[in-house]
Amino acid sequence: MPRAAKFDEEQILAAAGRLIAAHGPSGATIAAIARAVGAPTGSIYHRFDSRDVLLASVWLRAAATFQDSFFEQLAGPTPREAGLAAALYMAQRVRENPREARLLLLHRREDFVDRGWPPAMRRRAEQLGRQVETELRAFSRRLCGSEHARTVRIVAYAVLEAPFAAVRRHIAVNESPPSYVDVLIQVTYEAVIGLLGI
Amino acid sequence: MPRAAKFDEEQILAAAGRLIAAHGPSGATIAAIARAVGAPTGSIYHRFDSRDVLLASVWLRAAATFQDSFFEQLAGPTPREAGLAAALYMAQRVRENPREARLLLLHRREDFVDRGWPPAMRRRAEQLGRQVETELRAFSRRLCGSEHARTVRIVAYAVLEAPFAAVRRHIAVNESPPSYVDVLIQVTYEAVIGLLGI
DNA sequence: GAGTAAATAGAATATGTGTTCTAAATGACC
DNA sequence: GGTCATTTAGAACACATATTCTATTTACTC
Repeated sequence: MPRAAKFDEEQILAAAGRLIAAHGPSGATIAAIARAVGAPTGSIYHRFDSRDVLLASVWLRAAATFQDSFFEQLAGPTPREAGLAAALYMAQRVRENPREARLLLLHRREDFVDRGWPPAMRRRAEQLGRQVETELRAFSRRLCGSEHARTVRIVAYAVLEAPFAAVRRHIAVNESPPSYVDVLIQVTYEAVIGLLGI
Repeated sequence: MPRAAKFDEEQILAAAGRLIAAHGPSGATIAAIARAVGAPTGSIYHRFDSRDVLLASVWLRAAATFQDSFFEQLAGPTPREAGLAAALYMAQRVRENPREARLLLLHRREDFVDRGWPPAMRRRAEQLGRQVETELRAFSRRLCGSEHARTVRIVAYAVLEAPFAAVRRHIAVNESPPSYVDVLIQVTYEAVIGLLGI
């Protein structure tokens, strides 16, 4: 009975994602999103309750996708190799999906939403945050038998924060990370994991 | 002859800096700044031509101050030690001046200004950017005799980006970086500089 | 082809925020 | 005390942007 849909959620989320990658969250105005999709502003509201919900959805989808792949690497059979694979995967993922990288790595979660996250989505975001902590703790235990907070932070530096530091500038200037960043990531990983005395 | 000033530039810049450190650039609205200083909005415009000029001033002042101190470390007598001193200085500076750290490290330059930087201040910002490149190149030459782009990027990772990665999370949750981040910074520095074969 | 539910369309509205404008207050100097 | 430049004061204005509202269109069913 209904009229055929001309703009679906997927299209709108994708357009918003492109705008955010190009101009940051503040560039993803309802008007800009509507223009990018070729729809009037009202049609955006037919799919999403508010701009906050829309942008939160964009962030959540990207974060969940990235995290799933990343932690899949980290769960590989031999911990020490899995950690290195995950660290290197960060650079690889940035090369393969620069738009997602700009979206996730150039802005913080709280930059996405103006008035505070809608409750349901905030819960989902907290859940994703907990996943990070949980997976890092599990990896830390597998790697060196400790879940001490300091140990987990050190491990997080080796697999997440240092790799991010190595690619950050390239993301910012919108170019693919050159191959020597892999060397930086690996050298940092080996040196830092060496600290844990395995 | 004139009436005594009740609000000076310094006060206003400081208030804006506090607001940005606490809530990000978008939290530093003219109304919020005026409230923080105890002035009506008109008085802000008596000192600054526009909000863009005001926020740009805040960023420029903080960036110049930080860079001067950082590159002073980097210019120390023996390059290899100077590089380590500079890398560690990043963490120390964050401990001593967390507000400045949040201001500079949690947001990018372009997040500060809405409509584009006023020309004069953009030139100043570009000048600061060039200072970074120039000083890093000079340091790279002193350290290993090369100014090759790749070498400079590796050096930048060792003295700037990795140290930043080590403190980032602590800045974000507003706590002082614990002492083990110094270890992470040092270990990364040694390992990465070792790559250059000195 | 009439009925109808869903979707598009875009004008109208609301609101937050940067900016301007005019009046009043202040303090130094004659 | 009058004069004057500067500053405070805050209301008024402009503008961008999110949101709402009321048609209108569309495609499917009977």
